[in-house]
Amino acid sequence: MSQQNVWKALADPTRRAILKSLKQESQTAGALADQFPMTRASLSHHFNILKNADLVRTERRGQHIVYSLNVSVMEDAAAILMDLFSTKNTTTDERS
Amino acid sequence: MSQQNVWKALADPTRRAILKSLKQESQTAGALADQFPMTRASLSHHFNILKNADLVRTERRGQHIVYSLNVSVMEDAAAILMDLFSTKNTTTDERS
DNA sequence: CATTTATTTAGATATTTGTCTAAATATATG
DNA sequence: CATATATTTAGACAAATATCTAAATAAATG
Repeated sequence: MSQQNVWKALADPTRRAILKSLKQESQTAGALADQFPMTRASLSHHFNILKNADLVRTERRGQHIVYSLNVSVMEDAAAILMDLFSTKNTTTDERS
Repeated sequence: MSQQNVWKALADPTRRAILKSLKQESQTAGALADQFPMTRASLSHHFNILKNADLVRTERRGQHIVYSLNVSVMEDAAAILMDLFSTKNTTTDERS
C-alpha cells in the first residue's frame, strides 16, 4: 500500500474516528455505522479507503463483516509519521 | 489551528516534501519553489495551506520571504498522531 | 424457496482540491 | 521615479472526494 494511501485515508475525520473506535475493539460494519451520522453506503466507502490503505482488515462472520485494525501497518504508519515530524530523537515503542 | 487543518495539510505529497525540505533548513519561497516541478503560484497555494495548519512560519527578509518549520506545532502534531496510532494498551484482537 | 438482515456497489451530484495563467503587490535599486 | 525581482492573489478548470438513494449481493432462517 502506498504511503500516500495512508495519508489520504487519515485526512478524513470520519475515518480517523473509525480507527479510534477500532482501537477499542474490533466491530462489525453495522456496529461501526451506528456511531456515525451518515448512511451505511457512505460508511462502506470509508471502509474501502481504510482497506486500500491497509489500515484495517475484515473477516466475515456469518452475515456480519468484522473490521479490525491492522496493527502492524498502523505501526509502520506511525514510524513514517515520526520520520516526518521528529526534530529530535523519538521514543521508540519497544514491544517484542 | 484545527487538528483537521493539520491532517489536510499532510495529505498532499508536495506539502510533505516541503516540510521535509524545511526540516533541513529554513528557505525562501523561491528556493523551495526551485525544488518542485510546478509554478510558483501553485507552490504559494501549498505554502498557504501549511501556514493555515500552523506548520510553518514566515519572515520577510527584503524581497524574500523565508519559510521555516514551526517546530512546536510539529511536535504537537506528532503527539496527536501517536495518540491515534499507538496500540500499546489496546485490545485489538480478542478472538480466534 | 422466500424473506429478512447485513453489507456493498452503482450511479448521481455538490463540494473541495491541485494546478494553471494572468495580474497584483512588495521590495530593492539604478 | 522606473524597472527588475520575488512572491502572492484572482479566477478558471479538471480531477478527486464525500455524500446520497437505489439496487445488488450474501448469509441466515422460516
